[in-house]
Amino acid sequence: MLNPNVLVLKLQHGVALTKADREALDLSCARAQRERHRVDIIREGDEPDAVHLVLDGLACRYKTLSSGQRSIIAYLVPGDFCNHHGDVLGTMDHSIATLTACTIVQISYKTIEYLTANPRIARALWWATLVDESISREWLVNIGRRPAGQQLAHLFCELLVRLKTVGRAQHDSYRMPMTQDELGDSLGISTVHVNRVLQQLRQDELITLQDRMLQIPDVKRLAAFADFNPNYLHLKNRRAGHVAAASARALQDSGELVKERAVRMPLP
Amino acid sequence: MLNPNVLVLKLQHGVALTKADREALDLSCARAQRERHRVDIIREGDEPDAVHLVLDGLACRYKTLSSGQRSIIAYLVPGDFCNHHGDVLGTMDHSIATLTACTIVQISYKTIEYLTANPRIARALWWATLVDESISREWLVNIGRRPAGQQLAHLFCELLVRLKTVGRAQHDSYRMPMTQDELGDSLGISTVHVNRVLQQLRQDELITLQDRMLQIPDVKRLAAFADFNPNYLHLKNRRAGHVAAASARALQDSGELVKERAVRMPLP
DNA sequence: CGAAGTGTTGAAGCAAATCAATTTTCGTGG
DNA sequence: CCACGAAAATTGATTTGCTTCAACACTTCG
Repeated sequence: MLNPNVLVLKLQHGVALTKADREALDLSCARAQRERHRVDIIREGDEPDAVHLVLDGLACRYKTLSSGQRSIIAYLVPGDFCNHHGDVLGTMDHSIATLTACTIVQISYKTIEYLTANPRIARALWWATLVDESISREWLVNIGRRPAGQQLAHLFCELLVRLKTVGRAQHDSYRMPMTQDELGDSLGISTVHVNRVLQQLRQDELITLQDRMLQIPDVKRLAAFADFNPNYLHLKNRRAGHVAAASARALQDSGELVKERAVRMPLP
Repeated sequence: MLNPNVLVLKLQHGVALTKADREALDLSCARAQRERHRVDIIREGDEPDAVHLVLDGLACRYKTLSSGQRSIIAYLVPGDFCNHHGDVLGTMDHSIATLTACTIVQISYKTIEYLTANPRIARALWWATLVDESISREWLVNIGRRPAGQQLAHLFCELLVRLKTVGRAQHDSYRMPMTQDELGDSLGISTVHVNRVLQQLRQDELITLQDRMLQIPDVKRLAAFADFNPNYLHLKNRRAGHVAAASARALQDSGELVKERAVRMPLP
């Protein structure tokens, strides 16, 4: 198990948790498994008998079209659930695969039931599900309406924020292990075009990309270029008290990004 | 209020409900309001103080880019919730607007709390949320990977199934009130292109479209063309006992469409 | 050291965007 | 009921972002 627990780190951005809550969540992540690079965790048509959670590494949701083409629907970073729907939906309508070696923990429905008897935890898991849905919606906008360069920039901004909330990114850089092929399958553009657009982003000094490390010289500038507004990630809890939270807040507070209204302060 | 209650009609496709459950849901839809054509129900940045539900008409979720462009993220048909997240997320990250005149009911958080004390209803609402998320994911695939003609065809298939489950479509046709402009904003393509692609679909006799009525001469053929597989709508409850359910089942059973595995039969 | 995977480059072609004009439909009030 | 204006649909011409195909270079690693 990892310390600090990424699930706790993440959920604290949605709901204020007590020490006991955190310990309960932490405990339920005890029996993690290591998964290899590029393997399916769950396949379309499966009926998983436990909730899977990514503790380390990068995974993705994807669907395969009848043409054989792959469409990557979401990235799963540490703290993200693979199948938060439990047994309500029955069969999976898509697959989950690792993109790097991953640490995955399976949490039985029994344990989930026990955890969600606690209303704060129930609310936190509900929050996590809703944020995932919100991310899908933002991806729809991204893919539907933005040109390739801005799509990539937007994705990079999103990952910066999401990885920071779980302590997996520095203030302006993080490890970005996806291949250009995988980026293309995420944004619905060809590998060749990903390559060319990345070069353009580098030439414009919006990013640097070396040895799989993505560095963003001027986060505000990249965010402005991508029309990135982190509201949709709903990181509203400022009391999380972790470095990650502070960084996320810094980004959120950075003038240009927040357009709508002040982020709500939770109860003391 | 409408008879039969569309919310009940819809939820029965996810979870088997008792007569008492149905009556409770029905009651909570009592005080509906009529909304005009093309008005915002909820705006980005709002913090709604009740859950809004569409009982009649067609609405959409949308986001506005900084360029002023609109991106339609979802269609809301009768039985769909505008803001199922309650107060967990706080501010709305997108807006909801009517596309036709609509009947909308507001259900207070108090009432939702009361309803979800019932585990079957809680599960049904959870199911509805998860299906919405699943639809977003399928839209991502659609927009990301399919050419315009198939995108439109896929959307038409989805709406046929969704409208049938709430008794708002005949076996092969329904009222399709969206303008070509709105269709374009949903799929990320220009109005002009929507127009040309629709003509092609008509010429290929995949659809007929007259006076806002969409008719599909051969549903299987259109579904095959669009690579449409209704699994992602998770309509698993075959006991709903309504005409709508029967039609949806017929489509689901139609050989080509179901690729994965049999739909799970609920308990008797 | 070789093989496989990943990244890079060039050339040609196409799906879709854009711009601009025209026709048709629809809503509304006279 | 018709006339009018606005909204929606349609068409043509031109441009472009992106795809496709193909070849090649670099990296990684057994």
